[in-house]
Amino acid sequence: MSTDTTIDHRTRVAAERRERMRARLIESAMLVFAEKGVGGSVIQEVIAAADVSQGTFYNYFRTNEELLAAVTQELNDELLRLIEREVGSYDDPARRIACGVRMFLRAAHTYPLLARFIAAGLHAAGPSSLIYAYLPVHIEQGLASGRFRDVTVEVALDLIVGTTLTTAQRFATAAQADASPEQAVAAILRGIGVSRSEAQALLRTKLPAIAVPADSLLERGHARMQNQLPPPDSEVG
Amino acid sequence: MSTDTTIDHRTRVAAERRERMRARLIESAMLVFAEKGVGGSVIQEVIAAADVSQGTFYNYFRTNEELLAAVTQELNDELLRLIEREVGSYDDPARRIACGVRMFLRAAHTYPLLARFIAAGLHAAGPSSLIYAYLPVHIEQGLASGRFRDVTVEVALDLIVGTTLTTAQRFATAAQADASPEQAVAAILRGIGVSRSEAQALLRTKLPAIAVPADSLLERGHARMQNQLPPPDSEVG
Amino acid sequence: MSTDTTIDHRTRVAAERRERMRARLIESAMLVFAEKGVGGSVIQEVIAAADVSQGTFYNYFRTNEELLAAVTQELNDELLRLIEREVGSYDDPARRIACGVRMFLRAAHTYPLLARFIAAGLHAAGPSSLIYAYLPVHIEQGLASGRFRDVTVEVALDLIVGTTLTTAQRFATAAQADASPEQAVAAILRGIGVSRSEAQALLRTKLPAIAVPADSLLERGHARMQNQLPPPDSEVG
Amino acid sequence: MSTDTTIDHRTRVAAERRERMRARLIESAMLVFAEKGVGGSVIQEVIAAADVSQGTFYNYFRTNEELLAAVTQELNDELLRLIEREVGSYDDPARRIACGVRMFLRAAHTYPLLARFIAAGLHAAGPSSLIYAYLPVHIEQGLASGRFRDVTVEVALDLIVGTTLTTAQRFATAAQADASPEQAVAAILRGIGVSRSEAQALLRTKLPAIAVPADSLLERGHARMQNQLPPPDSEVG
DNA sequence: GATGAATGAGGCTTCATTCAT
DNA sequence: CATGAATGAAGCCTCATTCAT
Repeated sequence: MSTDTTIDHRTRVAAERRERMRARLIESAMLVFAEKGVGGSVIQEVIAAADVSQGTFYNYFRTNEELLAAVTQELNDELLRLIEREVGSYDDPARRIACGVRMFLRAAHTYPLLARFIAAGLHAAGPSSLIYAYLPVHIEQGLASGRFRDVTVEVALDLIVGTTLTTAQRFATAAQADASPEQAVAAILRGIGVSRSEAQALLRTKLPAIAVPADSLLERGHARMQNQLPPPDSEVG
Repeated sequence: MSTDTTIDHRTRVAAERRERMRARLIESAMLVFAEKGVGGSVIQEVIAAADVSQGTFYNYFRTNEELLAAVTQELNDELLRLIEREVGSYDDPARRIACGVRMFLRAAHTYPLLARFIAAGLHAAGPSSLIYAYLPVHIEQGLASGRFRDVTVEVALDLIVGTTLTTAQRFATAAQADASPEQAVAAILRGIGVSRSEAQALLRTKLPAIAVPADSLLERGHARMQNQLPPPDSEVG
Repeated sequence: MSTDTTIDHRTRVAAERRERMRARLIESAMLVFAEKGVGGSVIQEVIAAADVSQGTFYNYFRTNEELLAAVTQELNDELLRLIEREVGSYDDPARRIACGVRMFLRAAHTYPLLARFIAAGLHAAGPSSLIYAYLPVHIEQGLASGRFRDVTVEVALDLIVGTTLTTAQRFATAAQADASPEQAVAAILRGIGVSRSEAQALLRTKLPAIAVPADSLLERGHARMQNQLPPPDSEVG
Repeated sequence: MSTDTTIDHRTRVAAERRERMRARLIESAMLVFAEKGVGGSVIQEVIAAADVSQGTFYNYFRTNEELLAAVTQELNDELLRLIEREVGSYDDPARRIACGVRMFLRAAHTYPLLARFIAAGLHAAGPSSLIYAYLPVHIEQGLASGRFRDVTVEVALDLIVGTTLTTAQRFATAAQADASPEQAVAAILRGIGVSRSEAQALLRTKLPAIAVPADSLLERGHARMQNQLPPPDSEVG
């Protein structure tokens, strides 16, 4: 085996290991944030949840905020990209938003971890979130095509985001989990100028099954939360 | 002067002093929370802002949470009672909600301190807030009278509260302060089933001037924030 | 008792307590520096030696360096002022330096703590030391009056300070303590241009007994080092 | 090619590589010590300066102290051996010391790195230094031959070493670099009993040009400090 | 009731050292 | 022999809380 190949191999293996460790820390951090909120002493809990040493943590994240930002972005991006991939092909902006919000709320319902994370740090979904990359485009198209009316982009954003997150929050705290999000979505649609009947019609469309990959952050965190699994890769002697 | 009278006098004076000190601490805490968020090192900042000693603080509040709860409740109650006093006399539940939300958003606009406090601890407005005492009643009446439709009380609550708080948050962060909240209120109304034209009509009603007392928490905090005033009662030698 | 008197009293008592605690910390720090050197983890040892909590330490010194500076200055000032008070009255600059260096070396011999402190942080005696306030004046006067010659102020300073500190260091490390410093002082004097015979003569003058106050830093530290005394003011239950 | 030869060759090449790596680490360490002092976080800086991995470092040095000792000894030995080779041939012990100290101070002046290293860890030049192998011999010979007088070996050592190092230190910190060391050397000579006129005469002798090899530690470190050179042997891809 | 020095648990961060690759 | 991720002991520092005055 040539030296070059060896070095390449080493480099690749090392990079992969690094990536796995980073994912492991982010996964653990998501669980902790969901449980303890975004303030306060997180690092100790995270390293316990990830079963790594203090030093290792600091090889990946320097501060609390850096960690929170990483989790938020990773989680957001993952979910929003999934949703956008589904609804992006629809012609009707109203249908895109209707289905997108429904999918988001369904995810928050399916994965209590997500709902709790939202409830813990509502404002963490800052302007870096992909939501502010995707949503305004849909809104603008809806306004241009006359599907939406009587709102500015800002008002529509506040209405959609505020209502959706507050509803998701309810899933985290409310005792009954029977909440069907369709009513909330209908209200949102009416708010941005869709007629009652059309709003109803949009909600009757079958929602495509959201395909959350088994190795996604959401699934892995969910599995760990449910089963009290140890962190991955941890060899038990 | 009889002994009884003296004791009464003393007791009364002492109680007044206690009340003033408590108000001073809450006022300072509001400023600190608005600036630093609900997490983090609060007490030290609060006692510095109130210019009292550490020990004194603990004569009034036992913990962080107790303090936050006191500020939240005091601020909420004060503002919501003011609003409720105005709108409570209206016959039309839709008008009550329309004007109430407008007044709230106007206050958040007039008092950046309030907007920042909301942005800092959005979730602090927990279920103990008077909002959950007042709003559901109006919603139920609106549903019963047919003013609202196609929503449950929960959906209406999430829509109104989520949108209102998100809009208020925008005031704290957005550069432009031109935000006219009327559009947001119209969208909310449409969302809960009010027709477009009626929503427009409701927003054309003149908003009663909200009468925030000069000695209210909001006014005192606002004045201090603007003028960098020292805490009240501080005698300068 | 009037309020004013009470407040005055309280203030005074508090200030005195603060001063005592500061002295206690500096005293402990001197012992630790002498033993462990000026680098490395000092704070933990100091608080142990002073028998106070970590928090208390940070009420008085923010960093390692601040502490070292305080100890160095306090010790230096104390000793050098004592010496200067004695020799300052002499007419002859050569005698001032001869006796001053002898007194310094005698102190380093009498108080091994001092010698060790010097050995631990030779360079700690930075330019803020009083030595650079007193010595140059004497040197200049000696040059002006013709007592010294063939040297600049800088060269004389380096010769005196370098030789004195190196000799003091020897006391800290050498097994035999018989070192009589007079030979070193004579060599210094010759180096700065005093003739052999006059150097000898200067060393025959009787050295005034240095009067180190019993409550001086040097004496207190010495006593504690010798007797393994606990820190002062510590009440034993 | 015989197997033996191959093995020999491999062994020799390996030994040479080892030696180069060791030199590289020591060179980097010298720069770091000169800049950061002998306390504090050294290893991380050294491996960064040498551009090697953590693990590699521990193939060569086990601890901090081992590294410092290696640098100190290497540097000292190199310089003192150079000086001793020059002055060792002189008959007159006074001339040996006069020229030796002059050469040392000239080196400290030429190589600020050396001056800083001395200033950083003055006491690092412990008793293992070659100075304590060479100097006492010269002093004893000078005393025996009557060139020096009125001093013991210890006093002469303290005077010479203390003054020389303090003067060298001045080069590291003083703004003006004009310092001509000859005055200091004259003062040292007078201190150990050489007459004024002879001291002057000794300083008028031309100083042999010190021949610091281009591949010496001092030269390599100096070059790197001046030119911000990367460590040697680093292949750039 | 007010004060502020003292406390110490608890979190944060570094860095020398190890070890599998 | 080189690499660099992982380790965890050890230090640093803050800050909520207590308590003698």
